[in-house]
Amino acid sequence: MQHPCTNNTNWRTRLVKKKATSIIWPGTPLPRAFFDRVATKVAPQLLNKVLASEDGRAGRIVEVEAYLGAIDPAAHTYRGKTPRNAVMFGPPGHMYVYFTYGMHWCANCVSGPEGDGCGVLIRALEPLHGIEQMRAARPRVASDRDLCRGPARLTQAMGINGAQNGLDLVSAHDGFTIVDDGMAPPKARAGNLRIGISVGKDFPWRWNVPGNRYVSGTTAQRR
DNA sequence: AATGTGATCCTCT
DNA sequence: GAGGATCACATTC
Repeated sequence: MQHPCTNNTNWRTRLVKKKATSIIWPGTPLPRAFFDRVATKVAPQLLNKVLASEDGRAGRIVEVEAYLGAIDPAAHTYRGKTPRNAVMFGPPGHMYVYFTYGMHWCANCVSGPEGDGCGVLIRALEPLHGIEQMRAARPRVASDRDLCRGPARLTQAMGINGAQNGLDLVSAHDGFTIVDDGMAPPKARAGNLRIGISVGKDFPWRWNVPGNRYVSGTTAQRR
């Protein structure tokens, strides 16, 4: 059966209804215009920003990957709009959450003009706040280093799943948002090759915070 | 640190 | 019906 939140026509009306009290982490919400640029420009600028939940969990974004719609064979949107990827074709600044490998959820923020199907996959967070809740959400993990070190790990730690598909990360009224707490992105540097894909491997569209111990992948993949 | 394997089910062809 | 924007654990170096 199709997950209700991936239903093309209903995804907007099926969002979490509860009114946000406040997003705990202090910082400035990113403006809509921040996301309204090509994903390869947005992605590295997203490093060192903070993904925060209204329930108190928050983590600094230390690794991202860009996916560029119609020109990118590794993008879910490469072959056009489907119920699953509909959110990515929607307005920038929303969260596209997908299910993969039969058991994992991953989160992107839609970036670029509406209709282009582009986005940025959040690949790793440095836990900042609500760490006890993250541990509770991932009871089998021994080291705090592994709480959010990987795209499916961080969604589990933050409590993100299909129910959050389509949330508006800009409004700060949907329970999750991305804020700027004053830390600048790392100095510009060339992107790494992307991980975990079978096509489109040649595009250097993965960026991380150099030297940060919460970045995913092997040493060779981190550089 | 690198490699191999099993888990598990949705999505589109 | 095939494969996937992955993780956890075991093994080996």
